[in-house]
Amino acid sequence: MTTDTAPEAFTPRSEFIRVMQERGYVHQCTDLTALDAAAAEGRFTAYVGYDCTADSLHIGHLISIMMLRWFQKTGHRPIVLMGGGTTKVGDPTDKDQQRPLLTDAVINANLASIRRTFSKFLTFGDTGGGALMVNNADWLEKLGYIEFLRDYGVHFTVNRMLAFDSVKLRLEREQPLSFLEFNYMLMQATDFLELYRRHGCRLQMGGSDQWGNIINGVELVRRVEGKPAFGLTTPLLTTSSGQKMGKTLGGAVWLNAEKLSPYDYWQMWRNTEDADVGRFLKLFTELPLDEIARLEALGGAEINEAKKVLAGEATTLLHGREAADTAAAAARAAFEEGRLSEDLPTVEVSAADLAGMSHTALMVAAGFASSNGDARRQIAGGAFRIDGVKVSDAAALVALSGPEAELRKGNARKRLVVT
RNA sequence: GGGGGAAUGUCCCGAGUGGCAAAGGGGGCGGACUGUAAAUCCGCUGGCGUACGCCUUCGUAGGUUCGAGUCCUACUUCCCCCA
Repeated sequence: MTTDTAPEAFTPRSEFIRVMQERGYVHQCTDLTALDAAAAEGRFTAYVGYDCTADSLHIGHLISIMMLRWFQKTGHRPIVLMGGGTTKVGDPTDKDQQRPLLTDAVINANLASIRRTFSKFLTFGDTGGGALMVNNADWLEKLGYIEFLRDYGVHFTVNRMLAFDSVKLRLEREQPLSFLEFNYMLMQATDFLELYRRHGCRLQMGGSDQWGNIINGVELVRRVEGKPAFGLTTPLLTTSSGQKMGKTLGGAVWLNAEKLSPYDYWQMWRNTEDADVGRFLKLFTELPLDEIARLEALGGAEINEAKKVLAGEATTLLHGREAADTAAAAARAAFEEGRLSEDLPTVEVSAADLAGMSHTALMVAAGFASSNGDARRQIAGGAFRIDGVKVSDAAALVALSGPEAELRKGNARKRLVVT
């Protein structure tokens, strides 16, 4: 098995691979040269798989979504594979424990919700380069056990399966790996084969943690169909200081607007570390590379301009230009001009409620604290401001000077209270 | 089948002699410094109450004790050794 690791000296012929390389999407590829040649010949089909464990995708998925988007933009046909079937089994990769098994109803609801996000990045359609969304429950659930073993099981040796990191890790850490989970890689491999048969799909892409799973699919297509198939992975996304992305918001960075407002999404990008700006501009915007090079070169505080461009472009892709502009305007007013902005996320409190409300309660209502105790501790630490004035007495009643006021937690988190 | 270990603050790792809301890390949040950055230093990191306080937490269920994460019994899951 060939496992090139992002070869440096290589000039791609296909636009797709060229873009992938230039913008930093390539981590590993089964055979980059051959994939490039194949992609240069004409329309190609590739897929990325997503599970349905949550009702929204998060920032960790974004890199592969962008990859599919570029794939389509460069003339190819992307397939979004929803793991309605595999979600019922659970990927053992990088997990200590078995995932809770979800019901059909939940999986289907999640699937519908996730579909809306994809429609912002891809153009779906049955013709030519139109993107497809398919659910592997469609074929996995029909599979009989004997049939499965005979048709697919013969192609996998346990010897090799045991060598995969996802399995090895569990065994080394002496953590249980159920037989159910052990089968996950077989199921994922059959997905590739099925997509090859149904849609002529010859490439699976994904995060570097999926490498093992992807390899299995590639091998299966090669063995059963005797046709070349490819795998391509992206680097794991971390910030320069080694943190998970989006830590500033304390929690997952969701892509659904109902779970994370466009304003907060914009802020997340705005707070990118200096060292990450160039890399993120390449991965998460579609700005030309020379423009990115210019922005990246900005020194000192000027790099903040580049961060605003990053925030604007990334937010536009997900939530649209209007939402991005509104978020930018809100941030400008609140942070740079120091005035009240109507466009900040708001917290509504009735006048009657506000009359007897303590600072503690207001902070909880604003979503700045998870409990009264948390709010008191935060206030003791000087974290909470109303119209720029630090709140010192947790128990004191809230006294606003007008019908609206700006709430602030820490340096960067702002909300508007409206009575 | 027999013998020996292990499960801790619902983010993770991890100490714990019968008086424990429970050491220490990591992570997260906040303060200072800055540029809504990083690095650094400092503080906080179960719930309720203004407060002496009350409640809920150490795999599950019982028991001993004034008092149990700590002792006993059964069960669950995992690891190791023997067969």
